[in-house]
Amino acid sequence: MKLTDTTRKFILHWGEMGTRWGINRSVAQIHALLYVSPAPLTAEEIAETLDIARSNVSGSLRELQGWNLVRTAHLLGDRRDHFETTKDPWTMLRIVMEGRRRRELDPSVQMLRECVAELDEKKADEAYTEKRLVELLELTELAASWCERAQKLSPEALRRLLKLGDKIFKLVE
Amino acid sequence: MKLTDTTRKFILHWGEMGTRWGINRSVAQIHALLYVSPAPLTAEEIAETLDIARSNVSGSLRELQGWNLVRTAHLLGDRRDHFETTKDPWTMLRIVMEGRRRRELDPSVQMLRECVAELDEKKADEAYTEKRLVELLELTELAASWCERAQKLSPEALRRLLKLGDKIFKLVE
DNA sequence: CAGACATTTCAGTAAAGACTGAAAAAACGG
DNA sequence: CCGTTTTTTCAGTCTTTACTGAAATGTCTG
Repeated sequence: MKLTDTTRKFILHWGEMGTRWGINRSVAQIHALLYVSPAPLTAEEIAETLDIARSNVSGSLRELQGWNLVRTAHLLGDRRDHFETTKDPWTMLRIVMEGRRRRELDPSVQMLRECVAELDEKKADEAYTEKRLVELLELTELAASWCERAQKLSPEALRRLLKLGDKIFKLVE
Repeated sequence: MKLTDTTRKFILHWGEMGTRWGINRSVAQIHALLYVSPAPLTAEEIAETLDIARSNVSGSLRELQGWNLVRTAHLLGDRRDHFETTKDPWTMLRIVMEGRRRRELDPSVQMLRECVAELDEKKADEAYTEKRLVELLELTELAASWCERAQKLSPEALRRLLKLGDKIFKLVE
């Protein structure tokens, strides 16, 4: 598979953005490639196209599958795995929010609750710190619940929600 | 400055979360420390408390200032800089969203527009890729505009918005 | 079940990123 | 201005993370 200049530009940028959000560059690049590929690709093709080692592709695909962003497809008469990704950005957003919640928000909520509980017992001169953590806990819990709810929306509903922007913001101004 | 077990736990966790979101661990730890500190701290104090090099603190503080999350405060009779952070999580959220928009969303919007324009000219067999990029562009633009609008809300309004969760989600179901 | 093809594992290597300490620069007071 | 204190810069080092290629494992077919 040969990349055009434009596609290469997209893939490289996506990889770069990945690193800024804590995603491994190769993982993000593979995701970008699959996203614009009209047909599912084999690991071999991915490795050649992006010029990275076959084994690296294997691990990265596994990670993407862990995020539920990539799945295998099979062609009759070919026993190699072919990989494809979700093509709808709204579904992608939903999946990523859910993953982030599970991996980062939920553990943070738990940690903050523990910290608050510990400070509560002491009743010491830590009232200030406790107040800070309680406030942060509120925000973290709300963020987690948004992710959870978004998870349950259809892609179309999520899109409608984001497009409702102006009206929603006026509600609270 | 001596850390209690609970505070240390919070700071370490926050540092860890930072790395998962593409933030340097020391930077996130310093931010966490300032967040729970009742009074502004000098770079020296931060270095001692977290046991990291003075120069590392210097650079990390500069980065936090670049995010507008930290500013200097001065005490009469002391010419050292003292550093403090925003104490309100809602303001923090606003600031972080704005920073992410500027650094990541806006450049991505620009890149996607360029890519779409390039593919448009060709009119070639790249229709599929173009469609994918147009859809992704829509989402990225919407995300950027949400960040922009959130930026303009007061912390209280932003809090109200997030707390409106259930009602908002019902609107689009 | 043998042979071919496909995938994963893993130990070693390479690259990136973070951190340090020494030295330079800047800021301030007398 | 000079000496002192504080901050920043930067080259080198260290740590972590990512990546590779060879070998092992797994899977399918005839």
